[in-house]
Order: sequence, then C-alpha cells, then structure tokens
Amino acid sequence: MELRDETQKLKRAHVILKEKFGYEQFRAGQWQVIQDVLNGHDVFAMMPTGSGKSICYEVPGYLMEGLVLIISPLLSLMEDQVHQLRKIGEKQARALNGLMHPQERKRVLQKINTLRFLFISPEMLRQPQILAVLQRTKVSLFVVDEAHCVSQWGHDFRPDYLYLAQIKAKLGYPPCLAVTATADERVRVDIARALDLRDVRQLLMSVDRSNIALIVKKVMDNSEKVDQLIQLLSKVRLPGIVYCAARDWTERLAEQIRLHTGLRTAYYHGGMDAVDRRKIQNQFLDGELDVLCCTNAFGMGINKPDIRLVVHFQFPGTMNAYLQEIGRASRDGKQGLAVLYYTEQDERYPSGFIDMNFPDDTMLHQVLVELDQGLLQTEPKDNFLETLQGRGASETAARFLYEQVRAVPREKRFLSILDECRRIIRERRIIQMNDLKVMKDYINSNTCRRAFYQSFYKEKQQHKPKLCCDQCGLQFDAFSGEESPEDRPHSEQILEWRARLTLLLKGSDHEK
DNA sequence: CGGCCGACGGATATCCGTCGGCCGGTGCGATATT
Repeated sequence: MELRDETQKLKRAHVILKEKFGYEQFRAGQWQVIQDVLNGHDVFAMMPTGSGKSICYEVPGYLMEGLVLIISPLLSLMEDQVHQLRKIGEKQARALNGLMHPQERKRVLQKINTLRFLFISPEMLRQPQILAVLQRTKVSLFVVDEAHCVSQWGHDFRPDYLYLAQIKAKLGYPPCLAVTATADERVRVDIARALDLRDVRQLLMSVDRSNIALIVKKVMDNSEKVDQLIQLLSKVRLPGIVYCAARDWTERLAEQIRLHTGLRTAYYHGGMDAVDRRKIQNQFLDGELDVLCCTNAFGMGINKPDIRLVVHFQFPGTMNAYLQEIGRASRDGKQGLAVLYYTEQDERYPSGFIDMNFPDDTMLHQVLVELDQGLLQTEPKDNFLETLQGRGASETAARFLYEQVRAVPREKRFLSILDECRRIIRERRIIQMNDLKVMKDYINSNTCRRAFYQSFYKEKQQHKPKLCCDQCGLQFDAFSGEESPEDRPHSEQILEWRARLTLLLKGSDHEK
C-alpha cells in the first residue's frame, strides 16, 4: 500500500510541475533528486547553476505534509526566492530574517503551521525562540541551499553553519536535501558530516561548463594587467565581471576602465551600503552596465544568463570558488570566456586571507590564560569580540575564538582547550593551504585546463569543446587583440565562434 | 605573503633610503547610540 502511495506521489509530481511551474518535463537531474526526496532519503545534489535546483524542493513541497525549511546564506537570495514563488501564485512562502519588523516576524511565526515554504538563515535558525516554534511544527524537508557554504564558511566565517546537524536533530531528523553547484570530494564529505546526512543519495552532475573558454595569462606586474584588461574589454563580448581580491582594487579598476574604454563600468563590494549594492546589482541585471568590478561579495544567487566574460584580476583561494565564479558566465549556453591574469605577487591575497581566519598562537594562548585569570570574560559576546579585534585579531579570527571558548564548562579551565584549538587551527590551515595549492597548480599546469579541474573533481572528461582553453591552442591574442586587427588570425576564430553559436541555437531548439 | 605607508636616521638644511608594522574577503543578528 505504501508503495502505491509513492507511485501516486511520483505521478502527481509531474502534474505539479506542469500546473504550478508550467514545465512539461523535468530537466536532467531534477527527477532523480525529487524521487529520492519523496522516498524520504537524505539527498546531496551537485547540479550546475541554472539547472533548476529550486524545483527539486519546490515540487516536493506540494506533495509532502508539513513545512519545507530552506536554509539560505543570503537575505537577498531568500527575498528573491520568495518573490519567485509569489510570482507563480504561492502565498504560503515566507522568509524570516533580522531585517523584518519584529511584529511581522511574530506574525510569520504565529501562522507557521499554514506555511509551505520558509526561508531562513543558519544564524536565525539557531535562536532558541525560533527553534522552539519550529519544534512544534512538522518540517517535511530540511533544505540546505548553496550547501558549499557549510564547508566554506562554517569552520570560521559563519560558525552557525556547523550547528545545522544539531538543529536537524531537534526537529526530529526530517529528510535533508543539500544542493550546490560546486563541491569537490573533500567538501562533499565535509558537508555530509556537518549535516549528519544518513543513507545519502547523491546526484553528481559535472562541474564543467563546456561553453566557457578558459584562459590563464601570466603577466609581469599589475600595470601590465591593467593594460591587457583594457585591451581585452574593448575587444570581446560583454557584459563582464572582473573579480578582484581587494575592495580598493575594484574601485581603482572601475575608474581606469571607465577612463580608457568609456564602457559603462561600476564596482561592487561588501563595504558598500545595502542600498548602493542593490542599485548596482539591478543595473547590472538590467543590462545597464558593461563591466562590473567586484570582490567575491558579488555573484551568489545572481541569475543573469548573458554574462559573456568573467575575468579574474586576482585569483581566488580555491578551485571551488573559481568554478563558482566563472560559472556565472553564459548560463544561456552561448559562448562565454573566462580569463585569469596572474602575477606571482597575487598569492599574497589568498594566503593572507587564510592567515587572517584564525588567531595566531600567541593570542590564542594569551586569551585562554586571561580567561582563566578572570582578566577577560567571554560574555557579553560583543565586548569579547571587540577586545580581541582591538588586539589585532580579524573579525573572523575573533569569532572563531569565541566559538571555541563559549562552550567551555565552568568547572574546566580554559587552558584545557588549548591543544584542541591548536589542532583545529592546524587542520583547517592545512586544508585551506591545500586548496590554494590546487588553484596554483591549475594556473601553472601545462595541460588542458578543463582536464585539470575535471580530474580534481574525479570526473571523466566528457566532450572537449572546440574553444577549450589556452593549453589547447585557444589563442589569447585572438581575444585580446595585442596586434593590429588586420594581422590577427581573427576571422577564423570568429567563424568558428559563429558556427558554434549556430549549433548551440539549433541544439536548444531541438531540446524544446 | 608582499605592497604600502609612516617613522626614522643619516647626511645636509630638503631629500633619500631603509626598516618595521599593518592590512587584506565573504554576512548574519542584536543592541545601543546619534
């Protein structure tokens, strides 16, 4: 009888897809995930961005009894997703966050039993009052969106991510669905552990984006980089994103680009206020900008199908981050280009960031001693964090230390956790340094770029696109235009490009 | 890790080199103060 129920559910999934979302068929991967979810399994799904990850929990939301709880890393992402659901007429979708008026938050909690979808941050979810309300509610599905954040941020930057397993337990172990576009094997294991996934079904789609041509270009110094970038921007298709490691670089570059190319250029980073950020983001989405210089603050949840170029003015510290960032190009399947400029000095950024994530050993030791002597208190939290930052710790390092000391029982000495802290820091450092090494190896490798990361992800190289990478004969000069237009071997490239475009267009027609 | 800035000292009355220290990226929520 149970079996018949399940079959019924699966049939109804197709009906929901058509009636609510207006699609005839599930796309690759979606159907498998939905089946596993409806059958009550924990599921880990790695699907490329733009492949319709949200359908994977939205459709089950209509077939399971109770609330679908979606843990999301960004408030803007939650708002967007609620908005999307509203557009298809779903009224029982809400977000719960700190920007809301307390009254409104209360109202959402009061009618929680009538909701179908609730979007929430890991921080909010950890609040005892919120959790108490959720404990009285039936949670049908526990979704972790952008699940790579668990591993990428949970260990230092946003420690609340590491409490999701505990919260899941308090909610009575609802089935869990973790989705992301990029997670190498180590990250997958890390996520599975942090979320306490059991008997997990995995759907692993390729991380490769074959329509994005890859180029790594080594240059002497930053001024050469700026020159080359400006040339590149005036030759290739736009809009484009230029990723920088530091905020001041985004501003300086934007200025330079505007000056030398006249392109509509803006910058975006986490130091700007929320209104400006929204404004720039919307301008970019609406096609009012050609170039956006930004830090890694920009990108998550950005769904603009026609970004043609992603430049790395400095490279990120992990392969996952790199693939996330270049993956924002050409979601529509047309030809895109990713260019990474490299000088040896650029390494200082990622290695500096790794250093900043943790307190140094002197501070660690000193703080534990002072806590034991009563010269320092862990509470109130903000005072503790401020004191540490006053002594030169980064905000992340301070918060890391707070997470370590907050749970030390009264009868124990703080110094007793010294070795444990040292071990954690050492291990995390090794992991991050290894990630960085992989990224450096990618840059310095003299084999196919695509083959390199596919092997890192333990994927077999499926099909090699014609416009693959600089190692496979893709001419950087054809894009950058270092020579005069006449003597460039350009026309052939363009022809090839056109031919490919046509093919792609035909291909997508065929799919429909 | 390395670029950048300010301090400092030496040789000369303003400049020049060197050295040490600092800084650098992601966002949530809550709370107190203008």
